[in-house]
Amino acid sequence: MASRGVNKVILVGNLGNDPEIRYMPSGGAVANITIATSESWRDKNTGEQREKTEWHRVALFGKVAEVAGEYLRKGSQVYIEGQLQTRKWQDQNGQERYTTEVVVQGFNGTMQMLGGRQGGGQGMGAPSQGGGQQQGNWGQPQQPAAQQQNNFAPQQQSAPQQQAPAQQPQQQYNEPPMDFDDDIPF
Amino acid sequence: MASRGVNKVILVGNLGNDPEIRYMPSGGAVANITIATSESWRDKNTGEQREKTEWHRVALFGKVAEVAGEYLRKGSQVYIEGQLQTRKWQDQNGQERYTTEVVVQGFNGTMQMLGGRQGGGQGMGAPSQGGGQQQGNWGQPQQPAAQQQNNFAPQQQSAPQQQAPAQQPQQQYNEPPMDFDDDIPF
Amino acid sequence: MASRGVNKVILVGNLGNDPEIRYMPSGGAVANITIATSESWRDKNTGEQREKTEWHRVALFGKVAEVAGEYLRKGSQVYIEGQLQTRKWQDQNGQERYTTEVVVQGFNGTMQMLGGRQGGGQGMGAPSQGGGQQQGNWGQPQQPAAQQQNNFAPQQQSAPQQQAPAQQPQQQYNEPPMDFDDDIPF
Amino acid sequence: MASRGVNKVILVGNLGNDPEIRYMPSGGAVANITIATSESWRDKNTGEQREKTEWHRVALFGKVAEVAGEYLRKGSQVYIEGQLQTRKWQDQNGQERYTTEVVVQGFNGTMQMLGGRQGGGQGMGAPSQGGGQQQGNWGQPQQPAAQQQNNFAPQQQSAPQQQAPAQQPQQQYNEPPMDFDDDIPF
DNA sequence: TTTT
DNA sequence: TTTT
Repeated sequence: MASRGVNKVILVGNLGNDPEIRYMPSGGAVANITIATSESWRDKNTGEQREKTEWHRVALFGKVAEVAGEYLRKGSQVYIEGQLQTRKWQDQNGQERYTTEVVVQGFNGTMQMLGGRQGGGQGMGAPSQGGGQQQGNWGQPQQPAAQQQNNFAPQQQSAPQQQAPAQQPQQQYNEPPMDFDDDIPF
Repeated sequence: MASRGVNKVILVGNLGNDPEIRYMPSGGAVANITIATSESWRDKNTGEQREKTEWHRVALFGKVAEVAGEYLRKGSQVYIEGQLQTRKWQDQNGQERYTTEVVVQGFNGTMQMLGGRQGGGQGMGAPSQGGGQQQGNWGQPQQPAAQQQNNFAPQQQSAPQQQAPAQQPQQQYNEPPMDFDDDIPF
Repeated sequence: MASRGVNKVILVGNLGNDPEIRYMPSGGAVANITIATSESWRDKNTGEQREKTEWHRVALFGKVAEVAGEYLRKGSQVYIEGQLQTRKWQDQNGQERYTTEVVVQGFNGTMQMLGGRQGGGQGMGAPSQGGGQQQGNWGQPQQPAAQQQNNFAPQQQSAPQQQAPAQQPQQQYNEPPMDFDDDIPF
Repeated sequence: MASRGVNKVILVGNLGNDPEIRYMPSGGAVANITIATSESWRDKNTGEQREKTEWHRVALFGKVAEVAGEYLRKGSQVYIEGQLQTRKWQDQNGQERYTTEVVVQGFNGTMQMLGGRQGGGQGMGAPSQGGGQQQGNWGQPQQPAAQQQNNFAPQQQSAPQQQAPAQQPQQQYNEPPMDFDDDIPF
């Protein structure tokens, strides 16, 4: 029990897409979201305004994944606290690849929806909000946004949560990496 | 100027190797280190103690890189505050690859050496640390640990630092991705 | 269940004194420590080096309080993650007073001892730490440092921990404010 | 230059009142705001839902203070990153008192407005939004919200900012503590 | 590859 | 009151 070291990530940004929800054989939910953070500055040489957006891959597990699936949408602004985790996987050519994600799981992380009642995903990294009369980025619980058909395990999660390994169902699956959205560069 | 969103990483861990120092054409220093954080827990099924170590790739720029090169060594314990950044590069087969790093640069991050030489502990009657052999993982400034021969730009760093683009020398180089150590899996 | 908003404090510093340990009627441990963080800078006008130390009052509850009592001592370096909490109390003149503390409790916080016994530094040829006298600010578990005689509840703690109210024994006591050390200015 | 230790506070919450803006003799702006964070949980004994709100006093300096004065209003949701600082002052009876604040200053902190375009301060700790047709908690820059007549220095700020003492105008004034709002308990 |  |  316990952990040695600190591994903490804090993000505030907007979702680039609706969450993708999957369920593990154990029944536990997993939500994958991508979050944009950006910085803007005036270029010292050209004098023009510039902006750079960083995209973060976030994986939420358990209860917080269910909440994400119900309430978060493309453009939603969120606060994320989680841990860095790098997964190894094999691409179609059998080559080893690595993907780094922010994992929100158990007591090791948290997710907070921000800006309740705000209208739209015009922010930062969020393009137009497909769909006509949609008012906000959350509100009433809805049908899961991007529920997947396949129920295989999305990510191997063999680490415990900090301070409370016992209460947290461990994921023990080692499935191939899922398909990612093509419009976000990873 | 300014930034929209929050992108922050906080790590406390130990270096897996001596820092690798490089210099950009501009003369700015870059230090690459890998930091281990770990968690241990008792397996619910087998009852045995388990441990998982996460390795983090950290890139420090400028003054903080020089300090890292002088004082940090394999095994050194550090506090790191930086930002997540994912770089795209091409592997030898021309395939796109992505690497995520924690970037410490300008006012957007900080590095603190931990546990060095503080051994005092007067509350317990611990003796002063005077004595011959080197005590900790740092002490006197030294020769750079792992200075590289090649001086080309190691990472593209086109983003500004938060709130202070002007004071921070921007790296404007777009060099090919540097060779990474082959013995570190990312 | 759940929380709205984020309330997080991160400290790395050294203890100004041995921890003070108390026990609540429920048997739960409470540790009070003070942590120093400091900044130094060169005065723009006089050109001289200046330093300012900030002292933080930290209250730890439960298991983490027991660990603090066993292993931490005056001078120990620690990483603290907790929440800000302001308590109201009456001074001897019946005047309302407020004290702000960093509370570490349940899954809402963590404490990490830093720099202990890690002295390895194989990268520099540093020798092993074997040797007689106590080396650092912690080592073997010991007798509680500053155990108090009075066992009444030290602080009212009516807030739940984030995300896990059920697993964490709540302190339900509303005792008069404890006597604070007179030699610490808050 | 530099700092020893880490002193960091991260808050996400809503303003309890409009910001109070003051200007120092040097012309630098200071904004004082109070931020609510809250937690709710189900009482284990009574089974009823309970909630506890924590109020945080935040002082912003310089440019970020001006932005706060222009855009933040009672009910606004913000992300705050700053440092803990405890000030000593004398009450009307000549007694020493201490007030702990979160200080956002220079490169040592940041403020992010959240939920752009959202309508109203109904959140958490924010009562009704006085004033008829007001749409959001920010939008167009406006007249400073609660500009003070007196221009004396609000808080002594003798500490430097981390890593950049030179660029930051130091406040050198030691004025009496300002009056606080009576409707927020400190 | 670190550390305990 | 700590630490460097």
